[in-house]
Amino acid sequence: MANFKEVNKENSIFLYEQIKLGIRDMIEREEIKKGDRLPIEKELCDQFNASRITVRRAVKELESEGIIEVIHGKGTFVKGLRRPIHILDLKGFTEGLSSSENHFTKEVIRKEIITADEFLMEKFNRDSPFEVVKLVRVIKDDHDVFSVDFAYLPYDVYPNILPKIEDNVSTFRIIHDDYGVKFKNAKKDIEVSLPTMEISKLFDISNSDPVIKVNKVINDNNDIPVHYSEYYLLGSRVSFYIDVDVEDE
Amino acid sequence: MANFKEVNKENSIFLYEQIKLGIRDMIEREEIKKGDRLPIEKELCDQFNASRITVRRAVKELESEGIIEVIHGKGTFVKGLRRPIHILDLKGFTEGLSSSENHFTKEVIRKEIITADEFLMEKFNRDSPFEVVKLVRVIKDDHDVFSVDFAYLPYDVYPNILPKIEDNVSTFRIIHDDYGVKFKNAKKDIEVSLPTMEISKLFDISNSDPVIKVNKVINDNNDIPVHYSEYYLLGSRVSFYIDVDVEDE
DNA sequence: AGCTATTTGTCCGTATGTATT
DNA sequence: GAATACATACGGACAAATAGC
Repeated sequence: MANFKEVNKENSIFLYEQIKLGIRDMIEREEIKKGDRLPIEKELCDQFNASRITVRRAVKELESEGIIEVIHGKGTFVKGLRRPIHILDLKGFTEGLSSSENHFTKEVIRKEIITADEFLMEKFNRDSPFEVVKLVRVIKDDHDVFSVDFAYLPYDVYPNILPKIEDNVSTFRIIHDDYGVKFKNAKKDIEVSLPTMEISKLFDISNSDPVIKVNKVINDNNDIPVHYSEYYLLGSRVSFYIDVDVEDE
Repeated sequence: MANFKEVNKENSIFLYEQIKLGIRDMIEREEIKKGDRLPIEKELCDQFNASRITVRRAVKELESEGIIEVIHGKGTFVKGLRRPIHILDLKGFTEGLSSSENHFTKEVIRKEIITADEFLMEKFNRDSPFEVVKLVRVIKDDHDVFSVDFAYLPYDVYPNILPKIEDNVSTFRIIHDDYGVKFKNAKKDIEVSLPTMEISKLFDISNSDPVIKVNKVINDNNDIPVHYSEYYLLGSRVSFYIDVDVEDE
């Protein structure tokens, strides 16, 4: 039987917070794994020595965090913990994720050459139209869509790149190895919103599941933009972290 | 009358995307201001020379971005653009926001001394209980709650700090000026989720409005944690940005 | 309480272009 | 090439919510 952290009634923390910690702890230690069903509410009540109301509150809050999913009539299932992403690991996409526990697959769902519109002209800091390779890719984590990526590469910087782009290859490696382009700096914008229809379909989520949209422009050694991308992450599946040195005189 | 960007039918971009840009542009240039009502759907159709379905799609997507709000029977209203926050401006709360256009009010809604539980003991890197000042504050932006902040300050580091904490004062200034504590570095964790009941009440939002939760530990010059806070931001009201230097050998 | 006008919400059918089979 | 499906886009009709009288 599942071995939950013991709950202490004398503790000042609310009981439902303690239950949340207990369940989260189980998932962190992989005593319950992704896809597994949690014990039914009755069992949770017994294990935590709490009422059904209290257990349900804990479960509901964990669901709103996105780490478990309650399916009416079926049970409560573990969706998995958030993947920590370092904000400064601005390389890719999969690159920012630790490669050891990497059961990701990268899938190219569209690649085409388009003419830059005003929006892209501004992003690439150019004032006349030019050709751009547009890529749409999804990254899956065990069959679940983890990220959707719209990337734009100026064709004059990367001639004949199209055939090189395949499933499960890193565009950054191609850019670096085949074209000798070196990245100097990047500017990122991160915002949170509800998904558009297009995005909710690609992720196969409901339109009330928050998504994180990251816009990124990468400049080369001459401060010329050589990569623009917009990628989406499932809000419930990631967390960002960063260490900051404070200049406090 | 509102002067929208012209829409070009020959353009390759979808009509609804062009309408989105047109409306967003109006808001960015402050031709329609926060709280104002947008032209009714019929007028938008005329101005963009599009059908109601197309206009409605544009409006709906802008609503899911959070910059406008559609109210049945009343109209569509501008909620305002996102406030850009620099990820490294990890000081406060209001500190990170440009002070020029700052109609923020900071309100202390709870201040008390509690005994640290296991969770706080871990955050402050101590192994025995100690007293902590717990603060709950809200920041309002023109009467709308913009941020909710739970801050924890070890009482032994800041003796008798409680009376100093008032509405619209910066705790960072107190810490720095009155206690001489200098910040060396901070660790931030950012995640996105749907609000718990408590948070949705404080923000006065529905439980399907995404919120951003930031956990921050600040260390002093001796690498001792001297400030821990959890604060929430409305996902639809902020964007984060950062410039990164890439070490690309 | 009506009543009416305004405005958004939902649904219908249709046409067109683009993929996919 | 034909058949199918899908997304964009148009026009119309009615329902539902809001506000003012």
